[in-house]
Amino acid sequence: MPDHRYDPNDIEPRWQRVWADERTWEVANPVAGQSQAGEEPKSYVLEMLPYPSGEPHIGHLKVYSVGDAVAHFHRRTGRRVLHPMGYDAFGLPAENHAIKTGQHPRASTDAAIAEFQRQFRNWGISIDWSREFATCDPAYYRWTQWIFNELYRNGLAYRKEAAVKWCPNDQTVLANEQVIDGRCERCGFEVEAKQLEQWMFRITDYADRLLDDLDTIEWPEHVKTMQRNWIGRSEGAEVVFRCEELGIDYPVFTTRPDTLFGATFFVMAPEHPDVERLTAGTGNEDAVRDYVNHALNESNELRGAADKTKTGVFLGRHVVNPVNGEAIPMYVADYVLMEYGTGAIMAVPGHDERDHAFARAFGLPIRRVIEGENPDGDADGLPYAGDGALVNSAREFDGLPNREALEAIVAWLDREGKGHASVNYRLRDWLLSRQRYWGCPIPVVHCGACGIVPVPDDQLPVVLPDVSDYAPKGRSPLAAAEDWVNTTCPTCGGPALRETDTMDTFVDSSWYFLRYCDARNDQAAWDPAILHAWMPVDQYIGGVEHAILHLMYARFFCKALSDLGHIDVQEPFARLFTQGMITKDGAKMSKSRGNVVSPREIVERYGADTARAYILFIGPPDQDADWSDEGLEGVQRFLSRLWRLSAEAAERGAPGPLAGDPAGPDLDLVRKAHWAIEKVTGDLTGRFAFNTAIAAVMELTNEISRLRDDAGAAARRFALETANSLLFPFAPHVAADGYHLLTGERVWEEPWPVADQAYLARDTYELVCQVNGKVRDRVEVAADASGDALEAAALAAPNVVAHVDGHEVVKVVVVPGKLVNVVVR
RNA sequence: GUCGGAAUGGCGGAAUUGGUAGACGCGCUAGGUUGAGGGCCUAGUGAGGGUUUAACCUCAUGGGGGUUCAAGUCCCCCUUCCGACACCA
Repeated sequence: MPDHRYDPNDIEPRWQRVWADERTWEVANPVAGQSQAGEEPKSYVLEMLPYPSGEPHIGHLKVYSVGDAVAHFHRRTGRRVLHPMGYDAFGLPAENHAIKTGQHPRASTDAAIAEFQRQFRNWGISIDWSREFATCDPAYYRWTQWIFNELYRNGLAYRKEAAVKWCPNDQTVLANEQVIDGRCERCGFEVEAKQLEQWMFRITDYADRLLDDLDTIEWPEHVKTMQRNWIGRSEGAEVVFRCEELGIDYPVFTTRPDTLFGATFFVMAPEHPDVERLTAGTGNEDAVRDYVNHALNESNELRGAADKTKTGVFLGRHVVNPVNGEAIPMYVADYVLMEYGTGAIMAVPGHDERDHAFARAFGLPIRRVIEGENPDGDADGLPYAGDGALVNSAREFDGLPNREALEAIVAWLDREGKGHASVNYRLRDWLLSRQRYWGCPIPVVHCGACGIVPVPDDQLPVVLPDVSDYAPKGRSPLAAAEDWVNTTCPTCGGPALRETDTMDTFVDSSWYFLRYCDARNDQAAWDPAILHAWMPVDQYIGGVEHAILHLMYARFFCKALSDLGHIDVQEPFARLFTQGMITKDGAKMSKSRGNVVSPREIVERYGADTARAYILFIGPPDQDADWSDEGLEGVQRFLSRLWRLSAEAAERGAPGPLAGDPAGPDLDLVRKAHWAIEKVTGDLTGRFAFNTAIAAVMELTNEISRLRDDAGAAARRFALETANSLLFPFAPHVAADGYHLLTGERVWEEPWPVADQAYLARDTYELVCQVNGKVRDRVEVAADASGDALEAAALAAPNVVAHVDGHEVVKVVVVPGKLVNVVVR
């Protein structure tokens, strides 16, 4: 027998070439007018698109190993699978690299994309490459701009002055994630707040639908919870407090209108536009101005510290509490946020912890208006946030349970025109402007005569111009491209200036899954009929770090585009799977820690099959897992053994077909094969139990190896074919090779094996015999034995007899197929 | 602080519905093959007790209570770790 050595460096490129040459994983789109009837059901399997930077890391290997296993399983169980790939190619890292080196971001991005492609092909991921694109391709962002126009035309994109984070040294606006501890991540300067006109998407219009439709999708519960918290719907009331001195009404939002009689002061956010005007002429101007300036310059982290002592300044004005006519003092304090509610609150120190702390610091009155226990034993038991009957309120409300009082008070406010029931959200509109170069240009011109004019659809794309200097200078680097900036107004033909801000890269990734469906369409973003055929994504897979932003934005786009009649799905991702992180030595991999595992090195050394199968075998894919080279080698041993067994069997030539009724070792082996089919199929059907599925193939392989000399050639060959067939989704090259050696066939063209129930059923089984819940014996019984027979068999088992002896049998519990429990006293 | 998730041998993990705890892999031990090493093959491997070998017994799923004939699994309390949000009125 010649030496059979498993050599992934031979096997893997060979099959990769076949798949590339034959374009095995490409799927055609449905053709208009042709009936879809009788066709196999579709399955759209998608992993979150990668941001190409440098080369892929181990997290990429994991997400695509998981997705590819799903895609292969779906294909072989009779579905038409769309499994595309692209690149989220606009973004800051490439731009920062350009600032440092002067290299065009396009160049470094293209280089990274080429490396990602090369490695994805080396990993043998079954991608439909005919649909590939990068979000920085003009042929793609042309349609990003079209979507922007559609949203703008329908009032879902608008301009608004908004506070942004500004680095005074780099002279640029920063993204939130570029601000670390209130400082610019690049130069360390303290970040300032700055008011700028910014483009926004009106995602808040969709708050309720984004919340309600979570019930219609199969996502991990914790991701839904995070989205619900992020949307932050709270029910309450808007109550109007009037400043008589200036004749201005100030509505506030409260979830506790039942505590309205306990409001003893009123607080505004430092950003509130009326602060200055309110203070004018009170003598408090300087103190208030100092406080506001200080508050505005303080970092969010510092300002938001929960244990921070309350600060604030009296505005010198009063507002009237609408329920009792009481004039209460107005303060400005940084614990009130301009972004939430109306930027002003009624303060109820008796029943709100924060208001209580403020009142204590400023010596303001604290009034109890809800009865309640005093669990902390504080002198007055305040603040008390629980339920109870109203006290110290109006006669008509005192004594009412507070939840009833809440409704009664809101009804009263409504009648008096001083307030109404109201719903408030934590979710804010999506600020999409970035004063950055490497992003999708916002397709708008500013015309002196016509104002803001979107670039007409037939003039798209607005192509990102080349510039020589990417360094930020207080405005977008695009402003320096004068030939580009100076243009004519599409409406009046007069001179106009292009918008120089670019879009947040989350815009690019909010619709890429739609483009995959019809990626080469140059007449439209997509053909609605084709989109209808593929959407929604049946299985979306990615990191939980995108649980909020990306997934919320994509859902919003879907709903908006659906309202505008462009698509007919409400939710983009019917099922979501979030994979856990791979750590090394218990810690997140990072260059600074020096614990990075490079997929390229691993694949070069062990082969893609070993790397992929190991990552799936290491543990449940939704959990974090620690990388171990020893574990990796264990998986390679397994692949190597299965391949060697396959090669040896193939060499011996084809045996005859499996005899009708295998017996002895043949039967054992055939049974084990059917058991493995059942197990792997179950583990992949609606579950992601790759680790136990691979373990089942290992068990089958162990059995083949164990019975190598006892079982007949036909049974062995059947078991080997089955093992390779089942292994294919996890280690496609070696499984394809083993299967081909054995059968001459292509395993990916074979239907998924189906377990023969006749081989799963056993004539007898081992009955567990317990006495008082403890296992005392095991006896072999007939599969169809009656309950009485099982009870008799158990009571006759030697070690049961020994334990029952001298006791009275009180009860016998019989669970057919499992056990008998004899209860004795 | 609030909301989630988790805790099982020396290690990663399995146990899908309350029904044999520890599948599979790593590691380790012994033996075989080999000039040696590696590789490969075989057997063993939760802890403790027990016998000549067996049998067998006790304990064991972070800790404590409970429900049940039966609990890793269900309920209550506690500890630890991880994640998200964090003055959201």
